[in-house]
Amino acid sequence: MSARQVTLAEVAKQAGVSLATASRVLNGSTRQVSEELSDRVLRTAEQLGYVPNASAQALARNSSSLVGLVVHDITDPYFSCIAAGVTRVAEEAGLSVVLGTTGRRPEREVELLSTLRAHRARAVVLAGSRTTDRSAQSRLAAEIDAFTELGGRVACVSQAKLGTDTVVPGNRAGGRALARSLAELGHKKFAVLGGPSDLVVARDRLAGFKAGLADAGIAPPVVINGAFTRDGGYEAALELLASKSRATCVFAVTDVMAMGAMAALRERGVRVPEDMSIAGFDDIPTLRDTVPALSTVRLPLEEMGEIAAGLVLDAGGDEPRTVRVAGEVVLRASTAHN
Amino acid sequence: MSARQVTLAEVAKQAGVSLATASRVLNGSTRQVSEELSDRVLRTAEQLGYVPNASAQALARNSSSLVGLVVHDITDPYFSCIAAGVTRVAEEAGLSVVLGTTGRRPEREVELLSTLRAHRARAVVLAGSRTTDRSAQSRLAAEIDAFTELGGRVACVSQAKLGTDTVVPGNRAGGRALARSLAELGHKKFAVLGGPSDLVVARDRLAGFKAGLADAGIAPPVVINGAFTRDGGYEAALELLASKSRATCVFAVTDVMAMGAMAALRERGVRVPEDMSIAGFDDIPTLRDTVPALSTVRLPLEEMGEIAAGLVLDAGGDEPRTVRVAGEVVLRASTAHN
DNA sequence: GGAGCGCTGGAAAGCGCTTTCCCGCCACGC
DNA sequence: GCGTGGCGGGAAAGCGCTTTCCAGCGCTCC
Repeated sequence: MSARQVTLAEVAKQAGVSLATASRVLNGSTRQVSEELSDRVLRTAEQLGYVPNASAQALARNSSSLVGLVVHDITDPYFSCIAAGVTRVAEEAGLSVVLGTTGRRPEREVELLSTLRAHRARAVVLAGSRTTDRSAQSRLAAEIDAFTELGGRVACVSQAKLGTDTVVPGNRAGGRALARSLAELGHKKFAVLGGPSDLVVARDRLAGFKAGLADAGIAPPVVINGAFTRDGGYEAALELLASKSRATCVFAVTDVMAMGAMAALRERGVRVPEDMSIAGFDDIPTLRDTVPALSTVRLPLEEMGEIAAGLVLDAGGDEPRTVRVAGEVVLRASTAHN
Repeated sequence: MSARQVTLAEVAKQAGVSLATASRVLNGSTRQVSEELSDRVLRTAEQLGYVPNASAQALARNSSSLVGLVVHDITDPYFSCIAAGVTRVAEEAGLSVVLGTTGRRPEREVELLSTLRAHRARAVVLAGSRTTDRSAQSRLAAEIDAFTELGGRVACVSQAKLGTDTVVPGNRAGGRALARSLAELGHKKFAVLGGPSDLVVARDRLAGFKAGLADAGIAPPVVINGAFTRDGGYEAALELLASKSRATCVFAVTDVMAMGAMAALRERGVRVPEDMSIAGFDDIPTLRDTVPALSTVRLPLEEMGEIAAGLVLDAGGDEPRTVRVAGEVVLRASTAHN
């Protein structure tokens, strides 16, 4: 069992060349090696089934081939889509993605970053949404600094004032545009299932939505906060119904929450969209086949992951770059005229 | 920029102890260190912001803290659920998960395994379903051997005759039980959207389903093959409709395919379940709120991921272990009496 | 009282690779 | 003919850590 690994030294010896030459052949250094030796090395490597030891390489080169990806919950389609984009780009660049999940605990994010630093990951994409908790923010910022000090790059998806490269979805603008579109359908009274009040993404979408309503001269919506999950949407919707609100249209700040909300409405005999219109945000691909089809703001999630990975992988200048990604309002069957 | 990292040597020097002592303090070796020195080391490490270099540790210890996870498509909820289970267990064990996606290309699986071998990952979970392609299988088997030779462990989720630890979902049994349940609803003519004909998972579910129908004395179903995706289900359903089959009940071998199929039926004005009953397989959590609610065979996907990670992480004997996981038929609104 | 033992601390030899530095060789220009 | 420079090859010095081995110390036990 556990046969000793084949080392470069063995390959070199077997091929009758020095360690240096073997190394040069097997990893395209700047130095030339004569075709004869090169061939011999390649052949013996092949024959012995040589695979370089990534740890040793990382150590010697002082840079690894790892890219970090930190998400809250890989089960959430929002994150899995972003993850798909990130992994595609990373794998094309010959890098390996190490996936960390925080379960929405900010301190976990810091831990993961520290682990990634230990691995000397060359870059990290932080896909989780930020909170407004100052102390968590500052600890995270400190970790990010430590990470970049070591020469690693960091990019965030979603709003983040952390001095890193960032992919910023148009949360505010999207919320606003959505509100206007819904107002055009004739709705006058709105409710928002707003997620946790300390989550930047949720706040932005809500703020945008409010602004959009204001644009249309409509009174501010009832806002019900809750968890940023399917169950959060479900609970919030129940609460809304219990509150006897007169709203005819509900905006859930994510599609996933909207799904939960629709389930709650259905259980209570509230028809969508006849009795209540409902809209979400994200346009999760997996959820596009639901009935009634969900009105939402489409975000190119996979592309966002690709962009983030792109930012973080090509060195770029020192200036933190920001790429804005627009959301597009998509009205479907879950919202009706009023 | 890129301030040199803090090394163990610096910590040791600063604390006025030897490298050996510092190392022993900072990673719980078997050796005792006096409280005084230990404290001093801990304090200076803290103060300097020391983070061990994982590559160096891996090299010196000849074992890394990486666990591989190979899936076809992280966007597919089937895989993201399994991934959640694997990452949870791995992170609890203090290990990092490196995620690889194959895009359903068998050769990519081999590449990823080789990369993982380069990283000396201590274990790998292969979550993608196997094909019946002999040559791909044998190349994969060779890679797996090479990997285990180095002392790494491998576990597969789903059927696999590769001599590794395996988590085997009850695909056959589940398909069979589902067929019986549907037969009890009074259906006499069935169709199956069977996925790719060379995918073991798909074949098993289909075979089980056929057996179940046979148990109930019902004629074999029409089988339409297609891609193992939402679109595959959509296309297959269209094909089914075009074929003028008399089937009153369709079994799609995955929930995701069933979603696609339902979309196709809806577009063609076929009502579910009034005109056509439909059932899936997996019971994807994200899809549970769809209307009509999908009848399916529930698999504890996250738990399967946890089990696989568990198998692969606790050393175990040499005997490849197999854990069987039963599917449970869940009849919901998408299937009606006939 | 000395041999033997257990215990703590340090020196140093690796782990497998990259890369610098040096050496010998050849082609070239004066 | 000799200095120069370029080029292909090898020796060896690390990269940051772990771990073996040894030294020294304070005990206990004949």
